[in-house]
Amino acid sequence: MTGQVSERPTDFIREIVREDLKTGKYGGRVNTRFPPEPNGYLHIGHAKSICLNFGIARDFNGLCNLRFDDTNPTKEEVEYVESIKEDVRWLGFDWQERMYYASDYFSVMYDYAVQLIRMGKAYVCDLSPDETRQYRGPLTGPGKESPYRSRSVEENLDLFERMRAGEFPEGACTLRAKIDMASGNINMRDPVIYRILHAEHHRTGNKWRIYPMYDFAHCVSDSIEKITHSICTLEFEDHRPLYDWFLDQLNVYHPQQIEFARLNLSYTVMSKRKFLQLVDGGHVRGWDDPRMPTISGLRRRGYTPGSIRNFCDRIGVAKRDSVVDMALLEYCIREDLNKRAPRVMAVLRPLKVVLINYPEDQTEELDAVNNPEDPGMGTRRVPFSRVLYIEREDFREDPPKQFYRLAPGREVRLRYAYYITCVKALRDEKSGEITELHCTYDPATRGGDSPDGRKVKATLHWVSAAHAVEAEARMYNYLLLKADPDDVEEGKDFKSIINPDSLEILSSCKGEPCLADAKPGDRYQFERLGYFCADPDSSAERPVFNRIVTLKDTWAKVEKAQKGK
RNA sequence: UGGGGAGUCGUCCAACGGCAGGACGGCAGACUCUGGAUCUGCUUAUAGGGGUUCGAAUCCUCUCUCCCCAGCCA
Repeated sequence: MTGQVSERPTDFIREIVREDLKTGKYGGRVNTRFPPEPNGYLHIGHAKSICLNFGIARDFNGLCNLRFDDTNPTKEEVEYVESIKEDVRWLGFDWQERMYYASDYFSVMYDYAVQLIRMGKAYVCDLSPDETRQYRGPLTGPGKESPYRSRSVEENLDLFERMRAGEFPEGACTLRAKIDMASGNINMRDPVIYRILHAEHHRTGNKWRIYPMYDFAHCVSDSIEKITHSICTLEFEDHRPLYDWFLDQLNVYHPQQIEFARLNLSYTVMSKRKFLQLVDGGHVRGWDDPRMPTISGLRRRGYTPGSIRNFCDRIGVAKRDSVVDMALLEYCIREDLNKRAPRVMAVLRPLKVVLINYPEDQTEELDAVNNPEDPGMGTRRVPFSRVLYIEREDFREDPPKQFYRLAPGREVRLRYAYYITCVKALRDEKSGEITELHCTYDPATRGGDSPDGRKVKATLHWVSAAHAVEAEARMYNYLLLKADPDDVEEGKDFKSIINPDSLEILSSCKGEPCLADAKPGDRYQFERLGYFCADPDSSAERPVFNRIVTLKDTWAKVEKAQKGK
C-alpha cells in the first residue's frame, strides 16, 4: 500500500503535503478543494487543477471539495454551475456530498467583517472607484490614506449595516481593511472587502446588497471548510499575505495557500476572455467547438477523460511559466484510443476504382479484425464488390520517390481483400482531374495474402461503393498558425494568427456499413487516417465524424521534407 | 524606478552537496496486411561571473533574462 503512494507522480506540492502529514500539521488530514467561479466553461487548464486537487486527495487518503466561488452576481449564472459539475464528473472525479458555494457563507463573512470593524481593522470608505485607484498609488511608490480611514467603530458599524440594508447606490462606498497604504504589495493597501452590488444572485436572490471580494471570501471559505492545502495559480502569490492577514486577524482555522504555474498549451489560447473573442468573432462555432481547449470542446472532439487525466499527470506541476507541447496531448489520446478504438475503413476523399476482371454482380464478405491490439474485440465482415472507393491521395499518376502506394502499373494490397494492379487512369477532359481508376485484381490473393509469396509495398483502405455509408468528416487542425499566441505583429493580437484551415469539412466521405450504427460519442480508428468521434450533429442517414487526431503519418513527413528541398 | 515569483535537452518534468535522468518531439534502424502500433539506437540542457567545498544544477554572492501585481473581477 505504501508503494501505491510513491508510484504516483510527485511534485513540490505533494512533497509539502507529505511533510505536513509527517509532522501532523493538520492532524493527519488532507482536504483540498477545486474552487471555480461559475462564470464560464472549464478548460484543460482547469483540468490540471482538478487533477491536482482531487489527485492529492486520492493519493493521501484525503478529501477534495467542489466549491463555487460565487461572490460576483453580475457575472455568474446557474448554467455554468451545471456545466462545471458535468465536466468535473466527466473527468472522473467525485466530490461526494461536499459541494459548496461561497455564497453559503455570506452570513458568516458578514459577521467576520463586523468583527474586523469592531477590532478597528476595517472601515467604510466613501471614495469613488476612481479616487480609490488614485489613493492606492503607483507600483513604485506609496499610496495615500483615505480620509475616511479614521472613522469611529460606531460610525463604521452603522454605515456597514446600512450598506447591507441597501441604503446606498452601487459604488457609493466600500468596506476596506485597514492595513498599510505604503506597502510594497498593492494588495495590502487597504483592500476592499465588500462592495455594493444591487444585483440578483443566482442562489441568494435579493437577500444581499453587498458582496464580499475574492480575497476575503476565499480565505474565509477555505477556513470554514477546514481546507488544509489551498492550491491556486501563480498570480495569487502576492495575495497570500492578505489571505494570511485576514485569517490571522480573525484568529480562525488557517489553511495554507500554495501556488503553481497554470497550464499553457501551444497553438491555442487558454483564457475565458480569448475564448469569448473566438466565439463572438465567429472563429469557432461555440464553447464546445471541437477546436476549443475547453473540456466540452475536447469531449465533443472525442478526447477521453482518461487521456486528459494521463496528460495532466505527465505535464507535472511546478512554479515556472511553461508551455506544454500540443503534441503531448495528442500522444495521450492516441495512446488511449490505440488500445480501445475499433478499427474501421472509411474513405475521406473518394476515388472510384473499377475492378475490370471482377464479376459484375458479385459481392463477397471479407473478414476484418476490429482491433489488432486487442483480439478480444473480435472480427467483422466487410462487403467487397466490383466498384470501390479508395483514398484519392493513395494514387499518384506520377509517383514521387518513396511513394509506394498505387500508381499506373503498380500492385498494392486492399486491406483484408485482394492485391490489385492499376491498369488505367481515366480523367476528365476539361479539368484534367482523375475521375476513375481501372484495376485488375488477383483472385488468388483473397484475404490479402499472396500464395506465391510476392510482396507488395502498400496496403490501402477501401470501401465498397454499393455498400458505402455516406458521411461527413470534420477535419480539425491547430487553431493557431503559431505555437505562441503572442507571436504576432506589433499592434495585433492572437486573432491575426488564427489558422484559416482549422476546420475542413469533407462532405462526401464513404464508410463501411457498420458506421451506419455510429452513435454520437462513438470513437473509431479510421484505418491509416486517424481517430474519429461521431458528432451529435449526426443523423440516422448521415453520420458526422470529428477527427480527434491523425495517426502518425510517416509519408506526410517524407513528403513535407521532399517539398522543403 | 516598489513588491512577489521563476530560470535544467526543442518542449514539459526530475535530480533535495556525490555519474544531469525520464517523457514528448526530432533523427536513424528493425518489424509490420494500417507508412498505424511495437521494438532498438541516437540527438540535445544546468542563464552568466565570482566564491565555499574533495566534490555544486543544488549552498553563498553579484549580474542578466523572463513572468505577475496599481478591478468596487476571480
